Amino acid sequence: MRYEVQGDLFELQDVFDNGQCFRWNRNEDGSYNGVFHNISLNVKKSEGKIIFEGIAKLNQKEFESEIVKYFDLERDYESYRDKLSIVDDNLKVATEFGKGLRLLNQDLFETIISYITSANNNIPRIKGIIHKMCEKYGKELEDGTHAFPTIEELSKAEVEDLRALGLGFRDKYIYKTTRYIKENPTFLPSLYNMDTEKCRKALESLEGVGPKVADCILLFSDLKRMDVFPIDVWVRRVMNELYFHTEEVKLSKKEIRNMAELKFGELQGLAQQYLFYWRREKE
DNA sequence: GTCCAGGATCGGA
DNA sequence: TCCGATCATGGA
Repeated sequence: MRYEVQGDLFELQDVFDNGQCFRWNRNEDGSYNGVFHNISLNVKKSEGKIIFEGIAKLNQKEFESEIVKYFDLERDYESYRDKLSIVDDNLKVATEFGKGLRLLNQDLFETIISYITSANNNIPRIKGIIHKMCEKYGKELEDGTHAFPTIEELSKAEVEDLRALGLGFRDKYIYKTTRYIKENPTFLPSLYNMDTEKCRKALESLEGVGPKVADCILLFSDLKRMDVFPIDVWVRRVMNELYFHTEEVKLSKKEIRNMAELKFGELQGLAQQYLFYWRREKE
């Protein structure tokens, strides 16, 4: 299956390597391969087009609408960049750097498990663990890749099985959270109808989900809330450098959040991602 | 050997 | 409400 869109809708590297996703890998020819929703996809740029080629048990129309949704193609990121770039010179630089960035609408369960895995961990290792998790528990697709495990599939894993993937102390969190979601089938669907505050609290009731992970789930899944501000070491670092000019250990999350609200308002989640990506690539 | 990574949880002040 | 200790793992 194949689908083409205009080439200026996004840049591959800015989308896949900004830290929001863990299942996309760059090939030698500069294209990327990844899997979402039982779709195994290759994405490349050629002659001013973005070309999606993949394997999926869908008709053409469904295939296209899955891509439009996942890559958030209906949102106008150019207008977002315009709004943020006039905030100050910092955002002008960061949005220019990450010009081709988009926030994916990733599967909610996958995003929850992935970001529980991310706690006190680094991105290459997170990717490795999730890869192994998919290989072991996810359904194999026609081309030999694996889908992310469903709730049912992952709930078959025992704690020690999860530990064997390299999850460390996060094994219990994933075990308990998966079982809770399995035993409460209305939990995930109900999140879509909540305002952001309620939704965050509901997510934080899950084992292994604290404030930072909850914000990432809200921002990077198909819940897609922009009015959140995930704070990790990099965001703390960049916010300190740009807006506080003080010892970063002294800054409370409250202070950073208040500053983000003040500066970026309802687009603070997106602003956070431009800043994170810019600061991290600069290192 | 130490330090670090898209932190959360727990117990105690 | 807010601290500090603790929690696995692997790469630098």
